[in-house]
Amino acid sequence: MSWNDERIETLKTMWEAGQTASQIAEALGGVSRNAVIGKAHRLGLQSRPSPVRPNEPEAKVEVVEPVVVSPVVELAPEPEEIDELEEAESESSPAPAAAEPAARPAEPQQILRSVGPGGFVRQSPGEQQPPATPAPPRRLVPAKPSAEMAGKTSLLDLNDRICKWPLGHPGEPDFHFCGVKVNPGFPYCVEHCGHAYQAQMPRRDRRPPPPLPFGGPRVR
DNA sequence: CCCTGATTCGC
DNA sequence: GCGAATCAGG
Repeated sequence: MSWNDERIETLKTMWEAGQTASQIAEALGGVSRNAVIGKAHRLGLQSRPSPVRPNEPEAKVEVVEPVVVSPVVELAPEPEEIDELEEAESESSPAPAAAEPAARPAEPQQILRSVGPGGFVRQSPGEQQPPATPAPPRRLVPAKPSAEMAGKTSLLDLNDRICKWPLGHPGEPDFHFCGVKVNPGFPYCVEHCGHAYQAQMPRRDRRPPPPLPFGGPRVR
């Protein structure tokens, strides 16, 4: 297996989306987790929260500015801090059910879940809840809220400020990116952050084969 | 044990 | 450049 453009593209996208190296390797097929990690590093992709931290002396940063982005979107925390949230959460706090305190920016969880072909978010059996905001059966619209449907956002159009959420499959004629202004600090717009950062399923429940927000690599 | 990502180093 | 082996934390 070699790293052609398409596979690299998939790697980049998934890596940035927070998928684990294992997931990426599995999705790509023909490569090991190590291969993915190695490649990611060679590509200069920035490392994500690693279990093994070189422990870098860091000047303290306190930009605790509660930015109001959207009532619907729960922001993901900085990678640095998501570590201990798991345990603290699994213990208490059952299910907020209906009367949820609107938001708890204090302990969000950053992770991913699969997104179905239509863009709907799959739920694992244990966590099925009615959507906080009654979502219409198909609220997904081509994610092209703004201006042009005609001018697709190509790979070349990508920059720090526009949403890199891929639409369609890499290599396909109409493959393009969302292109909407990003949710500051994230690679995606507010809407797609909502898709990209969600509660992680227990690893046990991970379905290896099916989903991939990116359409996954096509098998040849 | 399982998982994770990081690093090394022979190829 | 590649990735298995190894390391090391959770």
